[in-house]
Amino acid sequence: MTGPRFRIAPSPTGYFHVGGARTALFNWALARRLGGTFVLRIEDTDAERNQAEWTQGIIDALAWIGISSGDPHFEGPYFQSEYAEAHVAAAQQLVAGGHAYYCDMTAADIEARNKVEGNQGYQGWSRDRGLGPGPGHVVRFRVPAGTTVVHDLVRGDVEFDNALIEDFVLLRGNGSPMFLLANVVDDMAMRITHVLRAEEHLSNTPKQQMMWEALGHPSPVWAHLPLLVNEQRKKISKRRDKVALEQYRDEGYLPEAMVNYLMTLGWTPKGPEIQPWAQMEVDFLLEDVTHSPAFFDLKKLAAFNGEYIRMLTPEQFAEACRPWLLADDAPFPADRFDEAVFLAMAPHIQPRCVTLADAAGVVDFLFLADPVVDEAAWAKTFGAGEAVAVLREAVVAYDALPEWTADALKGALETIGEGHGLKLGKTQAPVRVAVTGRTVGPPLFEALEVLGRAESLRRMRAAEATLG
RNA sequence: GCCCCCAUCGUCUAGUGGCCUAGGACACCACCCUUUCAAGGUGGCGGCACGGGUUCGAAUCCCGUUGGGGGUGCCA
Repeated sequence: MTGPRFRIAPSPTGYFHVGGARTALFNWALARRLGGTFVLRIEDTDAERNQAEWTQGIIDALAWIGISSGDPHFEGPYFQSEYAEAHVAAAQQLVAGGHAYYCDMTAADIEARNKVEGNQGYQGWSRDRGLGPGPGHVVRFRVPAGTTVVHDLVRGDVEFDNALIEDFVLLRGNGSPMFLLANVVDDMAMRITHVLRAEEHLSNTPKQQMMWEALGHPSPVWAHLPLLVNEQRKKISKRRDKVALEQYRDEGYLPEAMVNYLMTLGWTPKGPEIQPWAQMEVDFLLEDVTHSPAFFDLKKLAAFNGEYIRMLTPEQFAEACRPWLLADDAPFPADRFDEAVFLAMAPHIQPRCVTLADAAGVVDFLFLADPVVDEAAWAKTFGAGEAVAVLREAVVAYDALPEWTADALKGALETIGEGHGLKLGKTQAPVRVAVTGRTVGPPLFEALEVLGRAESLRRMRAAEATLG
């Protein structure tokens, strides 16, 4: 690959953030379309435990949204921790070139001096003290006078007055590199040409740009994406929001739906909102990215998911639902599940699901030895009018039915309803509750057809017996 | 505090000076369809934050105000 080089640089925190996923998708679209490269770098400088596991988690999460490490445009993962020497070397290079200097002041020293002088922040006090390395000595960047203009592909030129940027720390007192430095050095090492990241990094961009220049490299193309926020309009965070991509996956969201929804946050697909990835990849343009923060709306995500579930063929739907259908906590034992029955009912189940996890609850009565009876539904249905009589007549009629088909079942019940002056909506209720245990569910006659004559009648008779 | 970003229906957005009586989608409401619940169809509700300019003409350009957010660490 010779084209532009993009990157995402997640830290291994144990899950992959939906905001990170959106950023990854924007990078991925561009890397693919422009014949470039998408670099994955794990920023693991602080991570102490389970590094391999967490890294795999990130790779799996990316794969789930279609960013495959097997794709020729994918490169990595690289690990920031493996570049520690380069980070230190870069800091030393900056010191040697006069762009950085050692400082021995602690946070307490700085606070104390500011109290006396009535200042705020670090005032460059050690700039000309000629200090060398030593225990507890940090390396600070010598911010030059003037202004720094960040050319941002989504926001245009953003100007910063260098006088307002303090001489920030590059290397801690223990010699370890700070994020800002490590980030720049890694991007340089990986020959990154385009940095697309969330807007929270915009304020620190002039510092990084100054480092690129001081290190003798032209800075990359910057593009800061609008933040994803919660209903309080604050950036979504693990603390207060559901941000783990894995959690949505586990709850039964389809990756295509998640990808499509994420792409609409800060960008608008050409034509209809529901759009295949291949098309979005072709249409995506940084210039079209919105500037304002976007609310991560679960309701809209759910709507997208329902839309995508309905687009599935019955076979794809069954396949996608399998993990929930056969799970230990499914409403029925795995060995009672019947694929053929599920497949037959699938077209009726799909429009009733928001997530794949919903399916099991919709079809449970088909695979349970006996339906779980909703007491309130039972009482309400059989407490009124001719419900019991209807059920009795239905048992007789169904027992004598020549053909056990949905149409025949419906016809027979309609006839019974007419005898009582009831509409089909009312007439089907007693049968539905007897067979499924509930007043709501998938179309009754289709369900009876797949359940079979023997089992359907057994349940209806059992209900009859209970009713006395 | 200071710096930076942002500002169209509740939400995501279309809109780049006349095509805007501001369009779509989600949500919400009503009706239709109907075998319950969904799905689907039709319709409705609902917005250019405010104040000044510029212009024949402003949602669109400029300034200010207000509001929201982000940053400002020997966190990432």
